[in-house]
Amino acid sequence: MTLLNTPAIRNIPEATVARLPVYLRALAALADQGLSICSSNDLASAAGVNPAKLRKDLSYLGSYGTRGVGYDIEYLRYHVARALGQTQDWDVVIVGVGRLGSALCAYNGFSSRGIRIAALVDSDPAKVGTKVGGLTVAPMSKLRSLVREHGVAIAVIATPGGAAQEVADALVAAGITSILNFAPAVVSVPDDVTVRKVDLSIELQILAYHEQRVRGVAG
Amino acid sequence: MTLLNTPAIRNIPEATVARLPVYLRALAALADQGLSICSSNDLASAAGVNPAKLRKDLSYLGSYGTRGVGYDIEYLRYHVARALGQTQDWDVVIVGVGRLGSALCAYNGFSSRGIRIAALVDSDPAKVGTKVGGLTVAPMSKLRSLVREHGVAIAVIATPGGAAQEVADALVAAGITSILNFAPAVVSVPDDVTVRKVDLSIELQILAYHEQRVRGVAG
DNA sequence: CCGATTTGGTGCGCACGTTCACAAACTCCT
DNA sequence: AGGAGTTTGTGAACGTGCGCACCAAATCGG
Repeated sequence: MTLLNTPAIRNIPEATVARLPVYLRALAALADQGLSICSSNDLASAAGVNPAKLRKDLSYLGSYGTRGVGYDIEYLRYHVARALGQTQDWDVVIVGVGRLGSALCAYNGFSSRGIRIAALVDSDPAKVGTKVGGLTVAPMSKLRSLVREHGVAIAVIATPGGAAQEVADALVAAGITSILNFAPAVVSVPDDVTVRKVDLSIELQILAYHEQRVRGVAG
Repeated sequence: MTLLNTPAIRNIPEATVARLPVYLRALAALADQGLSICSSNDLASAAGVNPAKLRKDLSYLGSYGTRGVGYDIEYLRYHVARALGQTQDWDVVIVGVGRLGSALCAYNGFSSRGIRIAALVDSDPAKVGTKVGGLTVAPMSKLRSLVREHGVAIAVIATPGGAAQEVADALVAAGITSILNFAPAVVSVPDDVTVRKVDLSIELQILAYHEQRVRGVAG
């Protein structure tokens, strides 16, 4: 009934999931320093969070520390990576090979984190067939077959805002169930599809708001 | 005592501030459709949120709607933009002119949202002096004078992770008080400096986690 | 073998954010 | 003018997440 080796993979709070990759990176940094054991204090400061929050987050995955000692870095790394699903590689398709799409292709921080860029797609005929970062840009019409062929579940939208909804519809039709949207537009998808949105100008606008606040107090 | 024209500019919840730019963009889209009035339902669906949440969010800025009628789009636009500090332009300096930094330079969604890229800085001597998007790349040594000259308060870190902390220290020393960090690293800054972090691979890892969850249920 | 110390795990109270439901206010029609 | 229909604004309930503080377990030293 209860599998001791695969504890509670379920019910990890969303806020915790968002921090797990940070912990993973902090663990990698500590390992690079030659350490093999670390306390929750060490790891928390490397990850920039409260030690209590760190321990509570890790407790959702199971009990992988040793009281009085700390955490075995490699052991914990394995289990955090496992919880995030990094025991396998995830193939990703990028739609839109403009400057941002090209920058994403060239980013070399993906492969070490279980992310593999499997295909590039663009609607511009002038871009189709060109090579970007070792991959040949395919037309939108090939989307469905590419997704099926590589078993792609995750897609990135890096198009202008006006094309985002149309692209999202095509992705859903092709069988994609997770979308990372860089386009400055709200896209609506069925309930069984997850969308995360990253908007560069919104982030700057939020910072500007805070700047304005302190300016207002100052003068 | 109470200025009726500048209501409660203070005490807007953080979650609401993060949504205001989305509302602003939705308002712009509705205006482009030739509309001059919209209900909270219209605006909420354009912004992809719950109507009740939208109304509560807007209520933090003041009462800019008319019961029984809806919101005057241009009037509301002005007041949301004002709350976000878009009555003035904000100069931004980008540190790191790699592929991501270049992509940011070329992004034309900034200028219409009160964001102006004022300067580019890079530590690579081979890049210093080259022109990217109409701006000449300056060396790190010019950072302080550039910040002072343009009155820059907001900076973007688009360097590799290893350089992020060093760059952040230099930015703080130059007088920057808001930082948008794209580098895959945790940077620590004094309490009076705001840092927002955008991490491309973390977003994909979160999506991979959710994919893994549904996969686990399926098989 | 025992106690002092270190360190992970967790229950509980607080604060924040979200949602609901309703009162207030405006328009329109008769 | 007045009532019916809309739509905003907001008080209150609910749920989630965060952080403190305490408990449990393992190590070290004598």
